[in-house]
Amino acid sequence: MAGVTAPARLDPRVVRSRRKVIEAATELFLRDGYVATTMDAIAAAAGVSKRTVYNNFDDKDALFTEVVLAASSTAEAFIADAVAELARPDDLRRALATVADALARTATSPRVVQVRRLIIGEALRFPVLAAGYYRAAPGAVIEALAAAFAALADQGRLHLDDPRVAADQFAYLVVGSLIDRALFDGHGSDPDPAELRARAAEGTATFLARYAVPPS
Amino acid sequence: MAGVTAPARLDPRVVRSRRKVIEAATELFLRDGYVATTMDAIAAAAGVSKRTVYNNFDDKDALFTEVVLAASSTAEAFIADAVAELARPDDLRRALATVADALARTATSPRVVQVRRLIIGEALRFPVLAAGYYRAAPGAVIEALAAAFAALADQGRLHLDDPRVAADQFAYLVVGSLIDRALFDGHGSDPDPAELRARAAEGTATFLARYAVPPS
DNA sequence: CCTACCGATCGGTAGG
DNA sequence: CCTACCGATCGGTAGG
Repeated sequence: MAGVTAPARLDPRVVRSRRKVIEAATELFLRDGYVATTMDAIAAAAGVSKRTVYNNFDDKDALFTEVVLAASSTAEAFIADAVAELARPDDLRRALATVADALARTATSPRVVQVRRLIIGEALRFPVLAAGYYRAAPGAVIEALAAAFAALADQGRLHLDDPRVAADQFAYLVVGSLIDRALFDGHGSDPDPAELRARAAEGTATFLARYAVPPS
Repeated sequence: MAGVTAPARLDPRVVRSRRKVIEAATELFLRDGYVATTMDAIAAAAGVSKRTVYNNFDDKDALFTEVVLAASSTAEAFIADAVAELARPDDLRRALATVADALARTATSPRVVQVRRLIIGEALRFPVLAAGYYRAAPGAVIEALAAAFAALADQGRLHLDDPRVAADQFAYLVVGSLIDRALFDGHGSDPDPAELRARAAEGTATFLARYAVPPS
């Protein structure tokens, strides 16, 4: 089209090369870590020149930040599902077990585990970024669970004093052990779905042993 | 001295320089990570030549392995104390709370947190080493707790089917949330002792809500 | 044990 | 004329 020039940011070539750089950088940072990933390797994997990488990102730090922030999105989908599941459920135990199972599967997925490894390993180098990821992902999950538990307590369906403590306990009862083992398992063994379900059920049982409203 | 040469391994100069290299390497690996730590920097921090470093360790990987394995010892002290505490206690709840508090303090200590960050961040590069650390530290703690809980169940003081599940739940009820937050907190904020005690007490309460033997 | 040095590669930028 | 992009290379530094 002639006349008024479209903004450079919307040039389809720019959009495409920028996206390819982010995809390549994500793959390499997750696999090799921050220091061992070179800008040359990112450019090569993206199929662009290094100049193009630097046209889109000020420096390596800025590209790393972009990659990590984009990786926080997994938590959002889980939170939306969990909140819906816990809103006035017919069967509370069943709803909690469903949320626990989703949490176990999400938290042990190879992608999420590797994102955690990358950020934890760079927490001293990028403290602000690490804190931001915590707030946007695991922290946001705990907050959402705490809000849901507080609502259930208001409905008289849970008996608890501190929703935050209850949310922490529920989450780490279910996934604490699974996450810890996954983080140290560099061979990336697939978690056994049956074990995930068992841990979800056991965690739910212990949670309800403390917080269920006693039958009156 | 003349005559039969003493084994090089026992030469006090060798012992001393080897120890200085390990100390310097530990400090730098923990602070900067594997890739960003250079052999030159280690030699300089240890006050020896780079040649001396390579006289004691085949390569960077071997030195890293030595440093990480030496860091597994924190768990041993905790395990010995916990096993003693849980052997036929007068007050079970009190004994569990004491173990929980010790676990919370150990797991959130800056040194342990930084060792975890280092190994987790390098789990893909050193999968065997990461698995070895898991087995020797967090895994060994869980095993010790499971054995103690099984003994308490045999004594009729806990009611449980699977000691391993119970041990996982106890440990991560108490420290799961604390460890996760600490790992992502690159600013190294000191954990609040009062919060550690509160989490230990809350975790113990939830654990006993499920596993305490009902008063008959 | 040190100085010196290797093949290679780093993050970032030049000119065209 | 613009934006996007290239081949080539900068000064320094890596593990060994």
